[in-house]
Parts: sequence; C-alpha cells; structure tokens
Amino acid sequence: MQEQDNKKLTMDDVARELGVSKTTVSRAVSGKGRIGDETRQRVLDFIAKHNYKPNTMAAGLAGSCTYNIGMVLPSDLLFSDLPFFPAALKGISEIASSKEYDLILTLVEANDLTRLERVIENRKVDGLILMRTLKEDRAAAMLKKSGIPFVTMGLSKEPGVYQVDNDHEEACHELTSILLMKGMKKIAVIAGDMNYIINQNRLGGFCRAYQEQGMTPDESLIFMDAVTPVMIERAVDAVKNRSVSCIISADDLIASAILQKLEAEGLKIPIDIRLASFHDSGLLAASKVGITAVKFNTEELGREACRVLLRRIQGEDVPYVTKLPYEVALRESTK
Amino acid sequence: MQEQDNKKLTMDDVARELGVSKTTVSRAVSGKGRIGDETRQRVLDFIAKHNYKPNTMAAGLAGSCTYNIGMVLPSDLLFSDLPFFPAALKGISEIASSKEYDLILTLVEANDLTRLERVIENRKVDGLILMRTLKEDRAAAMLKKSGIPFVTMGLSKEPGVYQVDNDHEEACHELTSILLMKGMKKIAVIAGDMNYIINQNRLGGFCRAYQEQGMTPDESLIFMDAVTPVMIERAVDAVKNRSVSCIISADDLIASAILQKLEAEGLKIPIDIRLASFHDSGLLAASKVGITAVKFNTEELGREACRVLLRRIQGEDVPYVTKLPYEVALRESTK
DNA sequence: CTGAAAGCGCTTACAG
DNA sequence: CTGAAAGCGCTTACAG
Repeated sequence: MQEQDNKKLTMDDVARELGVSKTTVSRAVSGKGRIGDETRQRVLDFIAKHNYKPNTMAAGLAGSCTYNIGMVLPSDLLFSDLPFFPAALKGISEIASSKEYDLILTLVEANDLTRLERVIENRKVDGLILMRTLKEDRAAAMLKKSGIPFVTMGLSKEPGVYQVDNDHEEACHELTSILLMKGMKKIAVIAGDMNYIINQNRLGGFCRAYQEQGMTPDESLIFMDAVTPVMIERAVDAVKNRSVSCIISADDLIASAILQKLEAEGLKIPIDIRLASFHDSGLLAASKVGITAVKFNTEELGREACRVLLRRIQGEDVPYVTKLPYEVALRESTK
Repeated sequence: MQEQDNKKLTMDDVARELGVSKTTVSRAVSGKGRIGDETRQRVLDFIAKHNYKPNTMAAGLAGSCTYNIGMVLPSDLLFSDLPFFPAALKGISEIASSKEYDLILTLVEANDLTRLERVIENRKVDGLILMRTLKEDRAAAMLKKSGIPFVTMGLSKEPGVYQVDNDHEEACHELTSILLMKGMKKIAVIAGDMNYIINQNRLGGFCRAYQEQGMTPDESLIFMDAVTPVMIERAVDAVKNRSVSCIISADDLIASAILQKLEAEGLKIPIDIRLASFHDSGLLAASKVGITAVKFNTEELGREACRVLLRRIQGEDVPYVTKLPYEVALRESTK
C-alpha cells in the first residue's frame, strides 16, 4: 500500500532492495541473458509483490522496442464496409493486449502517407498491420523499404509481404460456381472501390468460376467502383430490364443499397431477381428475406494478423501467406 | 538524398554540423527556453533541409512526454451505437495528427481496467479521451487519481472532470417537448444500457419535458437496458396495444430494430404509431418513411474533445464542461 | 552466473 | 543568448 502511493519504482530501486545489480533485474524481467533460476525467481517475486513496471520509454530508448503495434486504416473504410473495422480491431486488441502490446491507430487519408511516416520515423511501433491492401500500395512499399515488420490484412501484390486473408477470391469463386450450377447463367456484379485488392479478388473469383464452366461473364453486367448510392442505383437500373438472374454485391453496404433500390422499383427477391452478398453483417438483417452471403470471421482475421506480426517481430519464421476459411450461407434470396 | 539513406540524424549530429550545442538545437526544436531568433532560424532551416526528426522515445524519457494520446472505448460500443465510434475517431485523429500526436486505442472489456492501467503505468500517453462515460466510472476515478490529464466524451458524474458533450439531455428534452406540443401525450421510450450516462441523460430530458408541461410520463412505457433485439421486440409488444402515439428510440440501432418489429406486426408509421430516434445514421436510410431524429456532429465532438485535451496537456485553463449543439430533424415519421 | 560501465537521444537546471 | 553536464530508466557488450 505504501509503495503504491510513492513515486514509481525504478529498476534501480528494485536492484538496491534486493542487493543485486540492475543488469540482473533487467535479465530477470526481460528473460534475456543468463541468470540463475533462484535469482530470477527472487527478482520476479519482488517485482510482483511491489508492483514494479519497467518504464517503456526507457526500455524503448535503450533496447529500441516500444511494445506498440501500429494499425493502419484508410479513413474511408471507417464508414464503408462498416462491420469490418470494429471486428478486426477487436481481434487485434485481444491478441496484442494478451502480450502486453498496445495499439497505435493511424488513419491515412487518401494518398497521404505523412501520418504513417511520422509513426515510423518516431519509432513509435515495433511493427504494423495494414488493415487493407491497395492496388498501388505506397504504404506497403514504404514499410518494406524501412525494414520494419508488418503484415497486411488481405492479399498484397508487393512481393515478400506477410499477409493474412480470408481468401475472397476463392470465396467468390465458390459462391459464383454454386449460383451457376443452380442455373443462374446471367449474373451481375456490383463492386466497390477497385483500388482495394479485396474487390479485385472478389471479381477475379467471379470470372474464374465462369471460365471453369466454359463460359464468359457478360462484361456489361460488371459494375466496378460503385462507391456512392447513386452509382449503385444506376447499376441496378442498368440491370433491371435485362433478365438478370442474380446480383452479387461485393459488400453489405452495397447490398443494402441494392435492396432499397429493388424495393423502390417494385422488384421482389427472389422472384424477380436474386441477390447474394459478402460479409453478412447486421445491415442485412432488416431485409425480410434471408440474403445469401459469404461469411467471414473478421475477429479471427484480426487475431491471426496480430499473431503473425508478433512472430515476425520476434524474428520467427512465418509463412508469407495465411489463408483463413470462409463459409457460404445459402438463403432464400438465391432460391 | 545522401543523408536519407544513412542512419538517422540525431540531435548531436545537428549540433555538430551547425557548430552549436545540443541545448541550442533542443531549444529551437521545442520552442522552449531563450534562444536568438537568428540561431533558431538557422537550426530550423538545417533540420527541415536534412529531415531531422527528434527521437520520441528519448524525448519522452528525458522530458516525460510521449506525443501520444490515449482513446478509451468500452469494447461493446464498437458494435452498438455503430456510427459513433468511427466518426468520433475521425475527428480526434484530425486534430491529434495536426499537432503531431499519435493515437493509442485501448479497448476496455466490461469492468476490466488492466489494459488501461498498463497504458498509464507504462506512461505511454500524455493524456486520454474516455469516449463514453459510465454511471460507476472506475476508469474516470482511476485517471483522476493518477493525475494524468483526460477528458470525457459525454457528461460525467465525477466532480472535476473535463467533459465535452452534445447535450443529449437538452436534445431529448426538446424532442419530447415538440412531440408533446404536437399532441402526442402518450410517448414510449426504449433506451439502451443505462450504465452509460448518455442514456440516462436522454431519459432525463424526456422526463423533464413532461414535467415542464405539468404532466408525468407513464413509467410502464419506459423501457431501459434494451440491449438485445429480443428485448426491443418485447418492448414493442408491450407498447403496441396501448394506443401509444409515439416511440422515442435512444439510438439508431434500437430504432432499426423497432422498425423491423413494427413492420413484422403490420404497424405503419406514422399512421398506426410514430417514431423518433437519436443520431440519424445510415442505418435508418433503409426506411421508406423519413425518421425524425436528433442529429449530432460526432466528428466535431471528437475534434473538440481532442482540442480540450491538448489544452489541458499544455496546462491551459479550459472550462470543465463544453456543450456542442444538436439539431432536431422533424420528418414524416412523427407527422 | 553476476556486475560495472557505457550508451540510447533527448531535456533542463545551472552557470556564464 | 548559449553551453557543459547531469540525468531520464533502461539494455547490453565486456569482464570476471
């Protein structure tokens, strides 16, 4: 009780109280360097009892390690793809905090890397997670050059980058294959910002499914970069009189805009047209008919990304690409 | 170009190159301490040209300042009250990064303060923003004891706490008053977790509006802690045959659940019943009828909270309570 | 297995 | 207005 109210204990205090050197205390705390079992235990006991906490700033300066990991998120993703960020964050936070790491969150605006550069140059983090990959990934390129460990959520085209993904390509491939086999030959796709690799992967899986069945997708039914409600409405307009059997929406925000538009046009699902989506967030719960969707465990994606990063920081060998499973939930909307 | 690839410049390097002391460089960089205008300019020019960046760890250790600010969020709020966190985050990030501060995000689970304690004990931040206030605010209490500057988003019952809020009490008071004056005497309220002060404020404003018009709200029409869809459905069930004129929903997630339930029950808005909500997020865009809502500028709330915190960190005097405006948008749902 | 000492890159009294 | 020097609290060769 007494010590709690005093100035914080330093390593010096601990060493003095115990009659050992700072070196010894440091070794006991960090687990690095040779030290007798008994001595280590004595130090550890004392520390636990008196609630000593090493000063991160000092440790960082001396050992160049911060116990911080950086998360980098394009700020527009805060609002689109809504359920993604919170879920991923929760997973990352869980693993990070179990290893005593804290999280520094950097929102990057468009193509402006200054905030990210500051974090790197100030050595505020031991490693980073890029929460989304881009076609022209200047952030990934910069990080690679800087030599700091990092992992991306989603596939990256930069060679030699550690990446964790739900395999959206394969997921969209499977979804499309199923729809095709069910007899829907004319499928439209409405996808978001094609600068995000994830959207490219989805589209890629879609096309591959067609090709594997010896068909070619109708390019006039593929709508890319549908980032505003108006663009989505236009896409639906362009689709509605062409006897399309099904629309695949590249995420739930798009799907819910499509739903509204279809309703406004008086088109019923699955009678007049069918609909399938990615993600399966609460956004679609409002729909009376169940919407077929590819489901991902985004929290687990966050956890895994964080695990991989931590291993990289420790210098462990990790495979470059980790793919996590997905699940296709078939529901009424594609009956 | 040359220096960019070399080891990072240190303050020592700069001092040597310029033929001045480290002290002088430090003063020029920090702006603290007496220094000649001309000297300062020389140093600043050199720094800009050679892209010198002070090492935060070192500065932190010596001057005990981290250039980090902490954001603390109860993890359940990541998913409920959906639009709040991203918007607030964006605002905070904007101000913080304009002052060269980075953001450390701490998710706290239920009543577990360990993560927060770690951030404090490791002195990882210069100050914190509590993104939500609680009835029993152990986090606020702990921070106050620790003496570290912090501000809360939302009102706090702890005395002597700096707080920034949208004045939900007054907002709900105004909303309710308007509804009452429009002749809706029997209003039900469905509110979320009452551990959050914000929900108490909303309810408080509601009751005050009744009292000011010489009436008493019907307690059996006030539903608190409606945190699951099932509870919200039950509340609607309890309301539906009691000729209630309007339901006030304490946030958009609840409102959208209410909408679904009303639709399932075949109740039309505003014919059979009316509805008003807080926030006005995209969640309600799916509704065909416009939903009356109190609107807040959450991004600005984030900005202001961050400004207040930064002033506190600098030791400036700031009023304890800052209230930001709101707006009542009357729409079809309360016609 | 343990310790004395130098050093990480800053800040800040204290002198001048 | 400027500088020499001590110090922030750790880590880590280097010696023993």
